[in-house]
Amino acid sequence: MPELPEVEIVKRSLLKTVNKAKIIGIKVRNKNLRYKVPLKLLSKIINKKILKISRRSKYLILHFRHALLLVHLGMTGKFLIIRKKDKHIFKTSFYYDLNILPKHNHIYFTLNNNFILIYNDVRRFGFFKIYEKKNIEEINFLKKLGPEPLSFNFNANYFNKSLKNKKKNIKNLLMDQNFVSGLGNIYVNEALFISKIHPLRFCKKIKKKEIENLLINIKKILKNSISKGGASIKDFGNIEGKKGQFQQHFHVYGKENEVCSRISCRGIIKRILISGRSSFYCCICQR
DNA sequence: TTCTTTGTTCCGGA
DNA sequence: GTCCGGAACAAAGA
Repeated sequence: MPELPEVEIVKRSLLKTVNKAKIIGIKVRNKNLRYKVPLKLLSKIINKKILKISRRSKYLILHFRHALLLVHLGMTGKFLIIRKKDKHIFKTSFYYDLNILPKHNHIYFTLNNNFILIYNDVRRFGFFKIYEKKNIEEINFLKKLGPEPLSFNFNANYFNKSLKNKKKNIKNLLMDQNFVSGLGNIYVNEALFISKIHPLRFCKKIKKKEIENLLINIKKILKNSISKGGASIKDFGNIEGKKGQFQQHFHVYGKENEVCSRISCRGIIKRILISGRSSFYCCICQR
């Protein structure tokens, strides 16, 4: 489940391997992703050079002359990069060990630098969109997004101001991409645990001090995860097929009925649904 | 067969 | 009009 840190890792891997390369061929084996892959538009980036690769929230953006390729990895989307001469790699146990099956390879990009970039997506909730001669700010998927959580714009002043008229709970606020963009279920659960805030607390009732602390913790957790190569629970493998290490650092996510990891706390981790999403918290130290 | 997982959109109620 | 949350949707595996 790629959230901001995982997408950032993918972006960095792509920068190292395919940035500045020219796409010389595209083969779509299955166009039925979250949205139909736009075959006609996709053909417009053939023989074009990847000029730049950027990330906004959980979206990847590949920049071409007169075109932008917007990619969302959904739940299980991943990029694999292999050398052309290593095509046989899918017959080896290497990818099977990482739980990457070639039958879920949906799109192949052949590049002029001897690499093949493969989009693999088990659940097929990811998507590709092409925009011609469009400013990034005009892209529907991006224009309503809130600030990047690691940016200066996501600060205590903004946070407190946004809280004032909110009637919802803190978990739903952090999940709202129009408030802050890039956090998903895992990092929201973890940040609230570290900050000792119950996920159902109403925004308005959270003290300024707690907000400042939460803000710092969100940034800390994201940076830490990026430095560890991202999380890789079940579905996320980074581009070279290695797994990130951050999942070893989860405190509450997926830990229902386990004892709280805080040394002095004997609380049990509870799981409840909030807006239909699994939410994990310690029944003692999160208030 | 049912449940789970994600982000987004749509819709009804407050 | 705005805010909020529930439902639906996409697909596949346990």
